[in-house]
Amino acid sequence: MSDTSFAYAQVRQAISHQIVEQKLTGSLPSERELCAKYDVARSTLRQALGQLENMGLIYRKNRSGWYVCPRKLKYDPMQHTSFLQYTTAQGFQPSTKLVEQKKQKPCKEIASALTLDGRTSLTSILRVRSVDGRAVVVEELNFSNKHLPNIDKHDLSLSISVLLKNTYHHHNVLYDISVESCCLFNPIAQYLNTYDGALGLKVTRIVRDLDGTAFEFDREYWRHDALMIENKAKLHF
Amino acid sequence: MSDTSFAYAQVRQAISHQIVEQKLTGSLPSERELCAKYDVARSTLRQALGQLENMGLIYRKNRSGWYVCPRKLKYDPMQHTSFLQYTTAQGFQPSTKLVEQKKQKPCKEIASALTLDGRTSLTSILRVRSVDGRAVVVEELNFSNKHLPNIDKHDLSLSISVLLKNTYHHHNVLYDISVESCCLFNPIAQYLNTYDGALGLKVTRIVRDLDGTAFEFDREYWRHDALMIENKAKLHF
DNA sequence: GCTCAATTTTGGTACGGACCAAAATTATGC
DNA sequence: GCATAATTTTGGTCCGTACCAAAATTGAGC
Repeated sequence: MSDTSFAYAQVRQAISHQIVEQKLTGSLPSERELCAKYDVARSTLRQALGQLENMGLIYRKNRSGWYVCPRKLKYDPMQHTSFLQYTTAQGFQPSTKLVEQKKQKPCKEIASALTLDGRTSLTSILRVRSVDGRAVVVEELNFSNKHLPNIDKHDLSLSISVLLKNTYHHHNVLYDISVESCCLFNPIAQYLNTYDGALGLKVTRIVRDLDGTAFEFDREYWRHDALMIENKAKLHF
Repeated sequence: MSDTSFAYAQVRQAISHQIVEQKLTGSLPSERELCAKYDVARSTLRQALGQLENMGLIYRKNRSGWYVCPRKLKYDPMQHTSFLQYTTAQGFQPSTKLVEQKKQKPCKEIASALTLDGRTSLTSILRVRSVDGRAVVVEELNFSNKHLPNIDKHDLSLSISVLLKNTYHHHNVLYDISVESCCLFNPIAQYLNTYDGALGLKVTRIVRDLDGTAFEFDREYWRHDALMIENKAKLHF
């Protein structure tokens, strides 16, 4: 399947085997132990561990150790099922923590996407969502005050889709989603208990009403190893 | 925005600045030159370059050097526009190379997804697609011979959607797509002119007819830095 | 000018050592 | 028992060196 000519590839292979065969669960032995076991230098071992991390097989807790990744969460950004709903349906214990709420001016990207000038204000919230006690995504939600009057007066720690539906009567909306590979930097990396420069997946969402007027701009920063994006659609050639 | 306390973060910051300001285009100076410029060891420099690579800002050609990434291709796996079409629409020069075509038995995953037993045969093709001369994705397409009789008798280097439409009259199909972060190993890494263990994005597609019967199973291995997934949908709460 | 061999440059792999900060553990004092 | 302090373990950062294979460049010969 893959190269085994190099030391790091052999170590990677050996550990990945143990993980997929479930002979290795929970935490890995310390790096120095693994160095001794596979008879490689620490830098070589860390090269192997880094690739296993990229594969989504293991992750690290800062200065504590390496751990086998739990199974990935399946997530459909196009579906409007709530986080609570789709996580519990997959047998996870979800939790959400509202980190920050503020009213601010839009950045360039948001102003352009929501066709706002620089003076219009946004209501922004930042929240961290976890499954089984492991932080997996940082969400930054931005609502246009112009299109959603007094949105900042509501309790945004509750369900936002309910708020949009009941208060603003947005029953039908258009979604523009984009997904790309990214790096997670501080402070976002810290919220996810990972390191500055860790690998992530960035999901961007623009929400519009049926006229095409955009009123919400979201950025989601996911742990790359926590997420599998799924999507079903009917196609017409 | 991000940590600058460490040497590798400072180097990363400095180079990323130069790139986004377009003061650095084409190829980067050699690693040893950069070491001298930023006064760091080569391992530290390579840590910074690795993160810039994860950010999708730079990539490497084997033993040749580091290069600034071209802009990303926008791709909607749910849309059935052809590769030719959406690449040229974005100003890229696409090309496709059929690497291999064979008739084989399905692996476990495919047999399960297409609800085939181990004896049913698949017609599989492997192709590499490039934009502007840069290989960006390896596609492995698997067609069920049972559901698409004599598919192996056709020229599969031509447009497959046209074939499905005209010969097999599949005008409406269902798509199950999944996207996740992955590692690219040989031989796929080699087709993409990258290294064993490089970062990638894996797109899996199951195609069904309107009865829900699956007849095609595809795996796409993308360079992580070449791709931005985009998707539009109409939602109903 | 062109071809092909020799040379240099380049990144890729691998080693070893060193120091640090934070986490985890152990020992201490009450 | 329990909170607290001291100690050990752990990964995180950083350095320097060495050697190799492949790519890129240079040089020799025609």
